[in-house]
Amino acid sequence: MNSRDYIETDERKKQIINSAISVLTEIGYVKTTLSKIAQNINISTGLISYHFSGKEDLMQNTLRYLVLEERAFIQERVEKEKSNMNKLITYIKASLAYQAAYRDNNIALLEIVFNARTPENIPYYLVDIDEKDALDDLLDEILRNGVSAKEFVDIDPKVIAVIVRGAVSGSILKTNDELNLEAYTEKVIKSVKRMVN
Amino acid sequence: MNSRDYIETDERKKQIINSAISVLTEIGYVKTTLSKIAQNINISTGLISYHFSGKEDLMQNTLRYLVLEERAFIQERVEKEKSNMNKLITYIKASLAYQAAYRDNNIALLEIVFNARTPENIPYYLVDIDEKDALDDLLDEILRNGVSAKEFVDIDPKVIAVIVRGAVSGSILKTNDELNLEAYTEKVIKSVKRMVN
Amino acid sequence: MNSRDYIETDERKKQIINSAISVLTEIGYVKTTLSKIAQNINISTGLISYHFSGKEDLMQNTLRYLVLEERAFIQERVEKEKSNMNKLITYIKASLAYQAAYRDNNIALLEIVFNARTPENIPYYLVDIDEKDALDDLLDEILRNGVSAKEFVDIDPKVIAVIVRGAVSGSILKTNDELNLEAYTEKVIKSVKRMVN
Amino acid sequence: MNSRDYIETDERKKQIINSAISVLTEIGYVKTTLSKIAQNINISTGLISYHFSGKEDLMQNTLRYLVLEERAFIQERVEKEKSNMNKLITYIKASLAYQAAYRDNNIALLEIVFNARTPENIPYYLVDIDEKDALDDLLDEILRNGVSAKEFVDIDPKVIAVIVRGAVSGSILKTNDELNLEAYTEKVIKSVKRMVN
DNA sequence: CATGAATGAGCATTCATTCAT
DNA sequence: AATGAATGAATGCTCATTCAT
Repeated sequence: MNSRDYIETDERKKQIINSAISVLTEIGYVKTTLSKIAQNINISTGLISYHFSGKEDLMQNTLRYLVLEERAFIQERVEKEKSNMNKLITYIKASLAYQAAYRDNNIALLEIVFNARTPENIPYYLVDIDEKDALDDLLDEILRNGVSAKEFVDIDPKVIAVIVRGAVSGSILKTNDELNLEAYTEKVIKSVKRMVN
Repeated sequence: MNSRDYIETDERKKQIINSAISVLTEIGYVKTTLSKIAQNINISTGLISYHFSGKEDLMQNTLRYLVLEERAFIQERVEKEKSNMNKLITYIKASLAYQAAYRDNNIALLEIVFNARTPENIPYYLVDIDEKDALDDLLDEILRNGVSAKEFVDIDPKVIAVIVRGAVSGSILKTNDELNLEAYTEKVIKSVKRMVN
Repeated sequence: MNSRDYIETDERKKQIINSAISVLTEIGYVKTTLSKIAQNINISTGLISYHFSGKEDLMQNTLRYLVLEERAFIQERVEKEKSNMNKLITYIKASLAYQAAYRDNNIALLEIVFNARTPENIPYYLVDIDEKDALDDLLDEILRNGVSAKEFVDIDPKVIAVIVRGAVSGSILKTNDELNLEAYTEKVIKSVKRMVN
Repeated sequence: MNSRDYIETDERKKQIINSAISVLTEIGYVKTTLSKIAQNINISTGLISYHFSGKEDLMQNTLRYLVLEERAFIQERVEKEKSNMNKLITYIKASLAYQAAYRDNNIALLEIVFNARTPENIPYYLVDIDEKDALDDLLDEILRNGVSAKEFVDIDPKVIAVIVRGAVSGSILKTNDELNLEAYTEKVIKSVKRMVN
């Protein structure tokens, strides 16, 4: 950048968040520094401090962005379905499809969730924070409604939710070569059906 | 420590690893430093460098210790069972019991797995490393044997393994107040039974 | 420094190099540290790292600066002379005069040359590096030309060069009180004349 | 060393000094540490501290050893000669021969002389110390006697001594491939003869 | 809005030295 | 005479943040 390029705050913030995502994915939270995020898009480190109140603030905003993206992707598909069973199946399909299609986003999200901590020093992965819960809420609702409507057998929605979320998260760690995505998706759905039917 | 306390290498190493676990649990990987680990047990930072070749080496040894502890706990209980179904049930029970009983160990393990990287910069959570796989192997074996012996229906052991591991890991994030351990255990077992029967 | 003093990069770099020279002269290479160089001019250690990529880089830049200073001083005087004999005499005079006038520079240069090593771990004093050879080249040329032009007897320029450089370097070690500079200069010139005539 | 080997102080000291020489030659003064010197001969670092009062003391003893070795070599040859001219020629021949034959010793000596400092912080290369002057004294004497006996023309012995010493030291830096030792020796002797005749 | 010079705290690591055994 | 556990100070370096321009 030889002649200074001034761009609007909102756009600059998005640009910085995207840079953060790509740096997080590439080198991980520990080695991610503000100056690397800045270099990556040819801006000065100071500019990040100008737009975000600190590293923590940037990470929180990045996390929020990532969760909203993922939720939008899944929710859009789930809402098209009528029955709770189809919603549940679609939830699983969409979740796994998202993980495969936006792998970088998921890595970045993991890096933040398992590293960032609240000001009170509680890790994000142990605390209920708005940024994280959007997806759990959606699943919880499907399961609760399914049980109420007797579409599902009498299961504890919370427990099933944990299991389903685990099956989804687990895929990231394994769906390289060991597990083929489509086959994995089918098998998970089959197993989940057995649990709720 | 004004007058020096000399203890044997092996004992000192264990002491340092235990200090690392408690510091990791308390403040997380990012903020964990050698000097904090040292202060925690009133030794000099240099002594850690004397016993471990560096921070990475200490973290790797800590991870190995944690995994071996957990596996010993679970394996001991699983081996007492005869049928693969009982082994599976016991695996789940023991896993959840361990997570509840040694919460610090599990937090520390998570902190390392989601932060440490191989020299080639690949995160531990994406790569197969000896330190990590001991537990997956045990579960895989139970499931494979169960399928071979027709104790379980024709499921893909790898997929079920991911689901079960997910249900176990997920408990850490939720079994505070929301989920009661014993109830959670029962419900997970019930659901898993439905999947494999 | 309570209120920050901002100065331009080039000036700051010169300032740091000069501080390095004075610290090297005072306490020697081994004890010279970045923080002492920084304290000496009331700046933070980090600022040195900001301007130079590391201690090695600073030392190399300091060496280059010292050699260029010395060569400029000598070359300026040598170039005014026509005959190779007068050039040779002037080379010796100027070299010895420089050593006396800028003693600190010469001590600093010695400290670097006899301590710094290439990345392949070869000492500067055993290897041909651009930073060092500028002065040798000048002398070599005078001697070669003098032999070609039959101004000098048939000597090996390389050997005479080593002897002359030795006589110059040796002066640093002795011209305190034992040897008076002017007398020493005259005597060296007389002896060198005998060698080349 | 599994079973402790006790050896006598004097022999142990020699062994440590020889280890110091080889380590100094290989990695240079700056990177030479007591533990590397110890490892090199499979003893503990503490043992060096037991035999020498500190790093400085070890370096001083190593320097003394090196200078005495060199002087013995040269003196032995010089003493066989009768005339001062032959003594001078032999001095040069022996000096250069020694440098070629015991290159490691000379590198180590340079490393110490240009790095070690007296407790008053004066570099060895700027100060008159017994350890160093033995060789200068020998040369001075030859030159003084030669002048007194009218074997040499009326030169200043001190100045010629500096030049001769410079020609010798300079050889270390150049006699790799550029300068062939024997040819170099002949040429230096020829030039020195012209100076004193 | 944007830069980049500057700070200061903190970190992993190295090292000479001490000392109980 | 010899070891090796242990210290504590020091070092080069990194980094989030500040701020004059």
